[in-house]
Amino acid sequence: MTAIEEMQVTTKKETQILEVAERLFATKGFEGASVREIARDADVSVSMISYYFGSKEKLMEAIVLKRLGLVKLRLEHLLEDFRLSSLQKMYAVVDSNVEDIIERQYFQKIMIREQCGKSSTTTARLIEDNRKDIGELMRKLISEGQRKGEFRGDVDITLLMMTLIGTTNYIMAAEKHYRVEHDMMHTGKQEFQKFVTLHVSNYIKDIFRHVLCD
Amino acid sequence: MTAIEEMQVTTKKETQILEVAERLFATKGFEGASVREIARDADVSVSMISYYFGSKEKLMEAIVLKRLGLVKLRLEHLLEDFRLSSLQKMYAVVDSNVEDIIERQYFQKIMIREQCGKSSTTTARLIEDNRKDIGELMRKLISEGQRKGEFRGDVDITLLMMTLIGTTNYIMAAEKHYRVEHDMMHTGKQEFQKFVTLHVSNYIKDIFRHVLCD
Amino acid sequence: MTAIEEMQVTTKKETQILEVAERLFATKGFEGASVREIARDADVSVSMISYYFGSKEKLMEAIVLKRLGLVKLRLEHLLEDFRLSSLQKMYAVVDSNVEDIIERQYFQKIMIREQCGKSSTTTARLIEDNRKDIGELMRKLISEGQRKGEFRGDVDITLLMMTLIGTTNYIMAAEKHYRVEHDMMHTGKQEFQKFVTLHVSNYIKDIFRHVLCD
Amino acid sequence: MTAIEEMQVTTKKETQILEVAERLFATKGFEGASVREIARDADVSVSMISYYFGSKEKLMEAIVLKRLGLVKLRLEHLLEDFRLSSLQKMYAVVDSNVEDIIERQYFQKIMIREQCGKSSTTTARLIEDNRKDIGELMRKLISEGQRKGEFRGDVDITLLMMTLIGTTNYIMAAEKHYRVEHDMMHTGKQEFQKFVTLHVSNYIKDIFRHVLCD
DNA sequence: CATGAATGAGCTTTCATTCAT
DNA sequence: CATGAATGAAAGCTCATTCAT
Repeated sequence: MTAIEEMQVTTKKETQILEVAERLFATKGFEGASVREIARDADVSVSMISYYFGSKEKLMEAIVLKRLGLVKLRLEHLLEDFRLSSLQKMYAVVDSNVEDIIERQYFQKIMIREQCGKSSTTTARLIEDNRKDIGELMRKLISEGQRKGEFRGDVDITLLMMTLIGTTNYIMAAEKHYRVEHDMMHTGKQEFQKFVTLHVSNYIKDIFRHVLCD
Repeated sequence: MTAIEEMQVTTKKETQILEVAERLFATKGFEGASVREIARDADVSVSMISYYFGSKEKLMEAIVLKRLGLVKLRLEHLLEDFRLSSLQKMYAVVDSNVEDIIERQYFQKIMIREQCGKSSTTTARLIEDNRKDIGELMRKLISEGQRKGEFRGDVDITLLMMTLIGTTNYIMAAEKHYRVEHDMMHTGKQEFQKFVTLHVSNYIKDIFRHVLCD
Repeated sequence: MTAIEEMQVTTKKETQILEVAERLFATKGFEGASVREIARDADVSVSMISYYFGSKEKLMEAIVLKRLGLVKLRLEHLLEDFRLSSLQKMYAVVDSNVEDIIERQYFQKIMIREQCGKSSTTTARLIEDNRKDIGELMRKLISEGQRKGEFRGDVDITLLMMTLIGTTNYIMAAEKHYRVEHDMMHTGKQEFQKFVTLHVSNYIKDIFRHVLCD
Repeated sequence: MTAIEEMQVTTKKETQILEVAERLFATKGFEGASVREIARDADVSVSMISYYFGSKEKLMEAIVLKRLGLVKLRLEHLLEDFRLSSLQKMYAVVDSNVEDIIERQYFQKIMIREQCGKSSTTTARLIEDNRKDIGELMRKLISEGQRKGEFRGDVDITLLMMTLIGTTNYIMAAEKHYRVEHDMMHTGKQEFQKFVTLHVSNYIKDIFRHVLCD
């Protein structure tokens, strides 16, 4: 084992479990997906899940934790870029979110499902904390834009973000419907994603510009 | 006791089950909600559920069927109203949808969850069929508006509808976050719903007008 | 179902489970006996145990509760009999205990095992409470005997009771050894019990008389 | 480091395991104590137990073998001491047993538990063999005393030994109860053991003398 | 039309043990 | 000689459903 391989904290089997679990939690829900099924699909024995993650619940937390960290990090870096105007930053946020939601569909579905449920689980708390952090960052961006006169003074940032996330989420949740309506029933996954990313990104940017600036 | 009252009496338990099941399916997911819990909360014996509806699955279908029928019916009536302009009709669609989603939160959550899953269940088929019907009606409305010159020619109606439904759904799913951001943590349910309905409705109507007409 | 049958709070299956569980908990210990094995031997399905008793733990509690109640009740009645002298009462206590321990071997073994373990379980608490009650009653009997001049003034009642219970328990726990040493390897169960009851009872009464009166 | 020290170093972990296992088997029973817990408490890796002893079962046998050998050896030496009268030897047996049971509580609890179970295991056979040996030695002592006219002719030695072991065991099993009744709830372990040893030893010697000589 | 008793199948988790290193 | 990774088997329990009444 080389030094680099050693640095990878997650073993191969651990990664397999995480990937399969993400997919099954997304498509079947937390309770709907059984550890047996996860183990079978990940080609490991059932006991590996408890072995690596402690429990089914903790496995879920591991998935959420892994994804959420990256999102926040990227957003922070983006906002620090002083070469961009506030609107450009906002456009970058849109791009980043659209890409995320479209490329990480499984995880998005998990987020959606979690938001429907009661907020008493550890997972729910993780998500809520993340949302708070993201909200904070966005508020800063808006204030900056308003100070510079780029944005209107009476922007409801919460509503705007919810338009971005809600719309994109919904599109991916109802992917099939979207494909039917756009005559893309048999378009390959990559091509479809590329098209949607561009199409939706522009559509939402237009809305953002309208709400923020007009 | 009249014949009609008798009918209501005999179906009272059925209604209780439907209401409780809707809430539990929404907050805990289909697999997460057990028939035992539904039965307990609805104050009936567990066997009643199989007895009335055949199975847990069929109970879910009953919930979905009951709700979806009303939505389509209302939309049909609305679109036939020749006194309204196309934009006014579109506004009415927005109002109707926002109200629906905000007042029938539980059912919306069920819809959201179902859209995440695989589309092989009977329930998923019911929802898909409904969406097709609604899509058809909306396309008609758009065409009418375009013919009359009210709407632009290059409107992506699917994307627009998804903005409406996705955004509103997301707001309600993340109700807590919305309340925090708008300083409404301790606002009563009715007052909150009234405020959100108006606020969101106007916000989305503005977007619709922008996308459809500008 | 007749009125009398209805009065029986325990159903037939419930009784079967209780009996089998008592035997298995006694011979294999609480953790050593699996619900699957109990269910198999009692000729019921595994789920019946949870159905009737809630859990394996609660099943144990049900066994202990059922037995302990009777013991205390019997002792109370015995001590109220004013026709007997204090020593006669004490002899009756010995007889009663010896009989109990010899006839209800399985339950005694459960008690022995429980006393070895940590006293944090509900079962352990039940047993401790019972011991406290019994201790109270015995102290009264001794005081009475001392007041009447039948017993010596410096009797250690705790030690005496522990001799009674400890010895008898040990005899039954090591029944096989006892049989070997007394050439009763192939004596029938009933005859053996009858002999032991008499033999042990007299032996302990002699000790009691010596300790209490000499 | 000498060869002897080296031996101790290599078997240090083995000793740790034996000690922890004895405690846990005593307080939780054989099935109730898991190798994981033993390993954790003994500060070794789980695989060490199978590695050193072969299996959980063999570990139990190792504990029993180690303890039982010493008991028999001590008894043999004691009985060979021609300077003591038979009654003095018997008193020495009592002292030795009481000390053993009180100082080696954990092991005694293991013995008690084992006696409750079915006698088909290797461990049970070891214990039974030991009891046979001890019985043999005791019978010799009694015969000697009877020949010398010190003891009565009709002594039931089995019953007497069972009084000794049964009573002492029970006292330690119900230690808490004993402490409560003797106002020693907060007495230190050493002081308590010293008191009990003396108290119980004298109590049982009195009974022995009564049964053997009066 | 209604229900309590009962169950087989499945759940998550822990078990003692093995094996490659 | 020692151990972390891995696993099949079994644990206690809950599930949706059935059936006799």
